[in-house]
Amino acid sequence: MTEAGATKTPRERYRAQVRTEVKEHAWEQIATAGASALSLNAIAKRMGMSGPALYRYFAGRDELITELVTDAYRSLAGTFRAASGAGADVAALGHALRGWALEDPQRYLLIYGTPVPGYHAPDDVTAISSEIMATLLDACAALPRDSEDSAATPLDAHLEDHRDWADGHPARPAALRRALAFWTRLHGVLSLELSGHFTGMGIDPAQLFAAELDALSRPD
Amino acid sequence: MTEAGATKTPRERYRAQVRTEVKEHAWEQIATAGASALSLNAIAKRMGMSGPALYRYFAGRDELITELVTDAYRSLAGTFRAASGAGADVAALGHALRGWALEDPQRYLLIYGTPVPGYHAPDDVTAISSEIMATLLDACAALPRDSEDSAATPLDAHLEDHRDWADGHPARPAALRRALAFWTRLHGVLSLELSGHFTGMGIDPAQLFAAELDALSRPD
DNA sequence: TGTACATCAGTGAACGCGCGTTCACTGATGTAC
DNA sequence: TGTACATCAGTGAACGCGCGTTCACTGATGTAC
Repeated sequence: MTEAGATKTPRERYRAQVRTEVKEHAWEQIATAGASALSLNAIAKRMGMSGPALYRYFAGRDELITELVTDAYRSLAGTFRAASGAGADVAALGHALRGWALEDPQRYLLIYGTPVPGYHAPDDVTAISSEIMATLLDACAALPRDSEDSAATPLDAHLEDHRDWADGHPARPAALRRALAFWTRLHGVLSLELSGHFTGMGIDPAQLFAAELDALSRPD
Repeated sequence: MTEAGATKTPRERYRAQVRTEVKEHAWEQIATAGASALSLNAIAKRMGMSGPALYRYFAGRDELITELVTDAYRSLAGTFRAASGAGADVAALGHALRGWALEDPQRYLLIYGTPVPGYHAPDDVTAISSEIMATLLDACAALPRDSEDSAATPLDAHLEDHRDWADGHPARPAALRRALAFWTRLHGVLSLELSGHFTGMGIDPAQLFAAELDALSRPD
């Protein structure tokens, strides 16, 4: 993060510690009132400091949010990396995703929910989400092959033309298709679950999620 | 809405007109800055009136939001009703849903996006979303039957136990399953599309949506 | 048709709040000799 | 080990802003006789 391999001075240690403490309070606040209600002053007050003090640690509100978003992406990437450590397994990635999302719903929603108005994600995240995608593509490519290619769909053709996002990953069209389905379908269930859209219905989102993941894990 | 069949006095007409004008400005504002930035004062200013004037028409900010949410649900229910008019067709409902969502993304996100912190939906909407669900279930029940019931899944068992949400609709388990998949899968694509998560990837969300809808429209 | 009264839309001032951010300043911590 | 200086964390006051909401009031619109 800071100088590579540099020994940290006590002041650097202290700075880093306060920064993470600020971020922890920020997450708590987001969990309570949503990302759009993030307030530097409120964080400072809860830390027992006066508002302007935080400007020693963050250039402003936007930089804080940027840090939180980047941290969230990094955390998800790490979770995926860990989950796929013992062999690329779509089901394992799915369960890891759900666990990660439920562990801190607002962190998930900060990335995949309705975007914070007027805020644009930093460039760092594209690299991180590329890594996430690569892990997912590995797992999809490792799936047993479909019962003889099951005829190229119109979507396959389109994906062949636009596979920049796969970042050079040598995956079959079917794997690309499945990775996207993994992403959109699981997000569909998770997003509705986290937004509380199942609560009134008596349905257990876990079962829905499991069913979708099951369909994704086995050949067509 | 007002007295059933009552002739409207000029004043009632005027009130109704101003109310809808306020709501129109509210939608514009939501489209620009998101639902959490909705401000009565800002709306009043843009209408050329002073802030407190709006309290003649709405009890407060919360009532305005409630109205907007209810209107959004009603609008979607109407769209579904119209789309299924000429026979219940899953594909038609899917296209109607996407058209409705793209017509006003923030209206879609107000309902299905990250919930506005501290706001809870009114009771009216449960009736409306029941109607929406019923339309969808009709369409799913009308689909050609699967190749001999394809073995009851664990999800089927769970759905049998919790079909209150289906509101007494006499649908086969497979139809319940499909209705939920319709909802979660299409929401997955739409939500990511509206949040701009495909823009950097060069993928056409319409094709993804079409592929998912296609899979939903044909037997397993 | 005209007058007296009630209704109600809209205004402007005010209250209290919290926000992001700047600035000059104090006091503690670290560094150099 | 001690002194002189630089660095930097944190404070408090201040600026300007917009918010939701209340209140007493003006002026226009409708109603009753």
